[in-house]
Amino acid sequence: MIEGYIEVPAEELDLGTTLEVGQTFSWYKKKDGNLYTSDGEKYYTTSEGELLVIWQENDKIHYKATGGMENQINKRFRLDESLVNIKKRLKGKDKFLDRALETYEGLRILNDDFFPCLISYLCSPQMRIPRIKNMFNSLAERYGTKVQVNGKTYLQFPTVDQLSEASEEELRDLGIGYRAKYIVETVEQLMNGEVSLEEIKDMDYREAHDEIKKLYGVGDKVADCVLLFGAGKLEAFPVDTWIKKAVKKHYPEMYDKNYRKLGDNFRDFFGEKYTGYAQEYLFHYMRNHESSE
DNA sequence: AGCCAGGCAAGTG
DNA sequence: CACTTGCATGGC
Repeated sequence: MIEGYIEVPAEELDLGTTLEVGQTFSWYKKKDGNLYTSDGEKYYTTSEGELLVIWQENDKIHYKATGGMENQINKRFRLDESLVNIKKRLKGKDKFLDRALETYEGLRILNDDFFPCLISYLCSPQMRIPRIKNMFNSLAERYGTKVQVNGKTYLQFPTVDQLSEASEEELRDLGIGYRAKYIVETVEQLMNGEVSLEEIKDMDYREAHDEIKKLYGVGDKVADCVLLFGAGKLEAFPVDTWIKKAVKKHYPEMYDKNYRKLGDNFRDFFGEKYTGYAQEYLFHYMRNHESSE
């Protein structure tokens, strides 16, 4: 296992906020017992049998990695683009977003693996975030291949192939509920080539949005989440219950019953390449500051 | 006990 | 296109 660190200013990345805001379910944190083990405030993710553990101290992101996984850090956290510059571009547009931007430092949009990201959001309808995480972990535990490093066991999310072994009944027994059918049908569509995630990645935002909605269980909102957090489409503006509240209260003139038109209003206002970032700050601020309203 | 949660598909007007 | 309904399950 290789150890090292990369220099990343705190204003460019707050690891805890970024990984725990609820955008990703692919990073595991220590829990009791061996299975989720990392150490303390460390987070890990796995891919193709390899492990990446990271933690933050001052202006450094430390890592331990196997199989060259340390090279994933740049991609996963989109470190090639400057968060400070993005926030500068968003500042001064309106007071509410300004407040959210000032409240949280280093909150980034991630670039997760597409398939795990998709399945996690298929689980999300009418669920609280901690339960989505539990469901996601249950799937990893039941269908994924564990990664063993230095005598410790780490979870790894199943491949499309592996998840195609799951029946709807099995998934319901795992507590997935009515979303079980979403997973079974979607995995089948990916297996038979009806929809290709690789192709979607190369499409522009609008085309990708139409295409990914062909998957059973993927509606407007889930489509936007998966495209934003799993496919790098920064134009996405996921409208969930929190964002809807924010829009009605703070941006009433931008509201539209039509999902795409509402998104277009914000893409025009914030700028196409910055809309996803704006959404994430608004989402986080609403959940922490206006949850009782 | 009842209500609700990062919505969705299917059905109706 | 806009609106309604049913849906699994756990936490409060």
